[in-house]
Formats: sequence, C-alpha cells, structure tokens
Amino acid sequence: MAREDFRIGDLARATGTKVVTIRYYEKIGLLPPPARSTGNYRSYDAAALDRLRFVRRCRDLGFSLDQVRELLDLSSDEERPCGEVDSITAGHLAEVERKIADLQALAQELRRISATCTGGGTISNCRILDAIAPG
Amino acid sequence: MAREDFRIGDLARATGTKVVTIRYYEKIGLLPPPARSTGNYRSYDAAALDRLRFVRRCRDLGFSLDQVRELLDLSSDEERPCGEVDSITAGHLAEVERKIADLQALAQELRRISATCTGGGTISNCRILDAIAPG
DNA sequence: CTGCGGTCTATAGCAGCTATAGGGTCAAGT
DNA sequence: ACTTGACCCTATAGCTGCTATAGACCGCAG
Repeated sequence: MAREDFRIGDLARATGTKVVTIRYYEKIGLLPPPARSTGNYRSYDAAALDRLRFVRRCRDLGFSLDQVRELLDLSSDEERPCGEVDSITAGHLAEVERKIADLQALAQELRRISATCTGGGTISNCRILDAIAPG
Repeated sequence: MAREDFRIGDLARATGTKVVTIRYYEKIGLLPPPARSTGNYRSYDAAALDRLRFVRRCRDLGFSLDQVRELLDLSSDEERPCGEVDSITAGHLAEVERKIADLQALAQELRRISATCTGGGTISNCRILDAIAPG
C-alpha cells in the first residue's frame, strides 16, 4: 500500500531469486501470502524482503527447505533457547562434512580410473571400461 | 529359457539393486526388456547381470543416468576411439572436484557461524541467526 | 485349497525447482 | 484511442533418480 511496496519482479531482482521460485516458496508456506494490488499483483514490503533474503542465505548455506522452515519458526520465537538453532546448524555441518569425505573418496577413484587411459586406443581395449567393470 | 536364467528378485539380490529400480532402468531404456517366462515373469541371463553390474558401478561412481547410457553405448561399439570414454570420466571428475571445493567453502562458513554460539542464550540474542542474516 | 512370497502393471510421490500455456494489467508511445 | 511490450496471474506438467502404493496374478508348500 505504501509507496515503498514493490512487486514480485523487484523482489526477485533484489534477492537474486526467480519469480517462479518466489511463488513456489509462497505455495509451500515458506513465505506468507503478500497483500495484493488492485490488479491482483503481489505487493511486498521490507519485511518480506528480509524474510526472503534469510531464506536465500540459508539455501546458499545448503540448508534444506524444511530446515529453513525450522529456522524461520525458531527465529520468530524470541523466548526459545538458542540451542535448537545451533543443533540444526551443527547437524547440517556434520552432513556437509560427510558429503565432502564421500566425494573425496569418489574423486580418488575416478582419478585412478582415468589414469589408466592409454590415450590412443579404441573401445575394444579401453582400460577405463575395464577399470569400471572389472571381471 | 535355459536353466541358468533367473528372475528379477535374484538379479536384485545379486547386484544390491531394488526390484523396482531394475524395472525403472528397463522403463527408461537403460536395460533391455528381458525375455518373459510363461507366467510373464522377467527372465534374465548372465549378460543382463553384467550390464546391470556395470550400471550400478557407474552409479556408485556418481555418473548420471545419461552418462551411464553414453558409457554403455560406447562400450558396445568396439571401433570407437577410447577418448570419448576418457572425456566423460574426466568431465565427471572435474565436476566432483568442483563440488568438493564448493562444499569445503560451505563447511568453512558453517563452522564460522556455529562458533559464534554462546551456548545459553535465547533466540532474541542468538548470534547464529545474526550470522546467517547480517544487517 | 489355502496361504505366502514373489511378481506383474500402473500411478503417484519425494526435493526443489523450472517450463509452458493461456490469459490479464499497466505504462509508454503514436 | 490504440497498440506494443514488459510485466504479472493461475494452473499444470516436467526434470532426476528413484521409492511407495494399490490391486492383481503366479507358483509352491503344507
């Protein structure tokens, strides 16, 4: 309503989010349904911008949408102990570290396999395929 | 038809794949439709086992189904130069390494954020939330 | 002949968007 | 006044790589 309200495209640009993604976030309840203009356009305010920025930041940090939802819920309840936030973060960090370890083992094996390539052969004597399918 | 043929459950156990997944692979054309028994059960032979093992191995190595398809196509053509196999492998390796780097940066930031937690506070003075949503 | 474990098809669901179809709105230009 | 173009709306289907469910059939042991 006020002059500083803006439309979904502006919000998208301001946060680096696609318009469809914002509507998707609204649909799954991550963002509240905003006010509507006379022409039925979504009308956002500064609070909506803050909230979406928070969501995007969490997503950039690799939190799942469910985790983001939890963090949003927590952050709206001033009285709750901070420990819950920390446990979500710590849990996520542990998961990321596990993924890194998995991928490192994977990369190691791919390097081993790739190193077998002799360079000029044909499929019939491809060492890489042998390395992938031993036996 | 021969005595050594076996059914989908056996194939599943032998490869550590779920039955539904095998049917899915068939549906998307990754595995050829097998012969059928009189009771319309799928009937597999040793070649099918080899092929599925190859697929599983590729998946374990993190190749996408499309990449697996390509590798399968290549491996069935003895004349093709081996270079294509190597470029798929190298490309995949590069992608895995990029992912590792991304995740390491992420873990670093999560550790930084998590370290701000003072331990006993409430949401209203949560440093982690501050760290996630600065400003 | 009844029960059970396996198999069959077909369809829907998961995350987290993205794309498409088929329209309405609004401000600027002519 | 009219048209162009950029923006917006809803609703639906698609993506990857499976997984789950429903409802039926097959085959063998007791």
